[in-house]
Amino acid sequence: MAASTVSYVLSGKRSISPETRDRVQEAVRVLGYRPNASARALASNRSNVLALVIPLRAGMHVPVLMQFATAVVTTARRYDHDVLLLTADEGRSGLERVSQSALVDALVVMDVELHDERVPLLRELPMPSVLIGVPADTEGLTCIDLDFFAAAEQCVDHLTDLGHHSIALLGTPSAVYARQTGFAHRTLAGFQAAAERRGVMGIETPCEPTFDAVLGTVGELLEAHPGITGLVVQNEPIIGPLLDVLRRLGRRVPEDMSLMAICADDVAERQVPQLSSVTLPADEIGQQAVEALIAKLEGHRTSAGVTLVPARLTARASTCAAPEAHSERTTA
Amino acid sequence: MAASTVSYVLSGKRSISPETRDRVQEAVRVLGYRPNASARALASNRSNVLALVIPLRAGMHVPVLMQFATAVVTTARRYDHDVLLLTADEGRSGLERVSQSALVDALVVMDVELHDERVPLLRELPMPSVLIGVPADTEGLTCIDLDFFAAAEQCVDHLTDLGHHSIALLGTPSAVYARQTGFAHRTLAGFQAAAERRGVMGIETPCEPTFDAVLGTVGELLEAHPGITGLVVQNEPIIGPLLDVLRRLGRRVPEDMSLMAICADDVAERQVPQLSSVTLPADEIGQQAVEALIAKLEGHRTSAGVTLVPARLTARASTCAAPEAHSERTTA
DNA sequence: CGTGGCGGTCGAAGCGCTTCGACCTTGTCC
DNA sequence: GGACAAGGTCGAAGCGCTTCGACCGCCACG
Repeated sequence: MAASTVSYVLSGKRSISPETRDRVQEAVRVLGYRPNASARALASNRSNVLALVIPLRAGMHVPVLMQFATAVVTTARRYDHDVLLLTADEGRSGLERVSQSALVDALVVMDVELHDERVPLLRELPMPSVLIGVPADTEGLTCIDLDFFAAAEQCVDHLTDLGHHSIALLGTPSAVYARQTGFAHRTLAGFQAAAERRGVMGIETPCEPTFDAVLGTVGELLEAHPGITGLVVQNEPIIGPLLDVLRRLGRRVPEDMSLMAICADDVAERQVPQLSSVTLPADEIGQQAVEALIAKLEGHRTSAGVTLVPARLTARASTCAAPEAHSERTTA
Repeated sequence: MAASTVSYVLSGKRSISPETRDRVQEAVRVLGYRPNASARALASNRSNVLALVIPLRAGMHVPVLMQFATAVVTTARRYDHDVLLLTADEGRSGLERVSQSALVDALVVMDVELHDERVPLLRELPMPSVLIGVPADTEGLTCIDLDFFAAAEQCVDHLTDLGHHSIALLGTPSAVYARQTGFAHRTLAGFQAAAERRGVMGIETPCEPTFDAVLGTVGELLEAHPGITGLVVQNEPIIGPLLDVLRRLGRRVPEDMSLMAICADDVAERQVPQLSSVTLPADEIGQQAVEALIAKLEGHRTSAGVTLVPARLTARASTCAAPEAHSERTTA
């Protein structure tokens, strides 16, 4: 029994007679044989490892990042790959290191800025990569993300349909805008476009993730624009505090203030009242990212370019008809 | 110039003349040469990769886990290692896979239960490992964790010193106790021991991380034991809601209710009022874990066994003398 | 019955490094 | 001045796999 035969049994790259295959598999089982990953990688020029780049930047909400990461790892395992974790602004040099040393076969890059310094590098590297997020110039890149523009539009449309004509976007911390993070910008653009299209007043403000900041931001917002009756939130950690702040300010949700969130469904459903939301399907996005990478690795000349996961809105208990509309109806 | 010479320059395992060294380094720089990781691993029997096992179990607070993970990655990089991410209860089989295939050199295992099924496996694996957390039987293991027993004791002592004699531990979600997670159990034990030693009444209750659960749990707690004036919280995500609940229940912090947390310092300082706390130094623990692993890899016959990071209490604005003591003092 | 083709197996040649022992040079000491 | 040691460098032998081309025996067809 030649070593090569065993190799072919394990990889399935050549046809093997059933008897031989069984004999090999039995022996593998009995001996508890595991191919040496380095030898395999050296000979085959494939490490079966993906790099996952998570820059832990200020203002990013960790549980969401972790949800992406988990989806990436889980999916990678399904395609027989492992995941190397890159963080902490090793940034460019980290990418160069792991790719040029052939430690990994491909890269998943998260938390992408509009003008991300890593993007030019990704174009040069002799290695497939997928971005979770969309930079300004997507030439030659494969990107996947939620369609945040549409997400914001749908929120505005939903509120406008309910009769609200003065609504605000309570966005991410300002640091996230400052560094021009893609998803925050696209949400903002969608919000503005939809507000204009529908002819409603749209105010935007960033918001830091502390109780006091929420209290201050929302307080000022409602003082400056008392007519606001609809809120769109893209900022998971402030959701809890926000509900408290509104309560404290005497605004009932949804009677006095309709509230929409762009967040994971379980987060929306965990609140009281349950929030109408556009879902952020981290699982789905992480999975698709890995699948796109695997396809690239297998040489499928498929779908480069940007894949935007369609926004899906679920109306729950935190939105209702605008107060004016409501009172009109009751007085009618 | 022999390849071996280059290898010796890069590894420093043999002395090289300064001229040769410079010449090699210059060439490496100019050519942008990077050693192939697989070839290196195959020849040297060292992959320079550590596995980090993060089972994302119910009730674990993700940001804290991520803080550990970041510390591990950062420290690993300082020792020229990378980190492979293992999650999603690949559990035992994942450990076997990466170690037997020599994908990694060593293992960091987080979120350890008292009777963790992975522990026997770790003893058998031909590969060093470090646990972040402490199981019941530590024979042959290297563990590192905060001294949660002492942490709880210090909280009780601090409150008792302030004159509180009826205090409660608001613990982790019950799922965490149910699976006998080490840190939760040791905190509980420390709390009970200290309460007994100091002769104060100590009540414990788990708490789920939702606003309603906090409201319910704390409501029932204070109804059943109205005399409680001190609270110890080991459950990061409920800290925000808890402050709101206490406000809603008309208990001022710290005047009516002293509050201690076991959590990261930045979390304690971000609250209003800032919380007296025993710090959970995830950075330090993650770093020490990696350093212990590296030491093992280098064959230092050092410190097996359990390393408990001493608990450090910082008094901030959320604790003060017990109401009775206070009134006694003011009436005196 | 002879021949061509094909499915199945094998041997050997690397993959790109590390490491060992050998070798050469130079300096040092008697 | 010669022998020896130490310091530097080199060549070759692997590390454990994958993969290529060759080979062998079998069946089907002419």
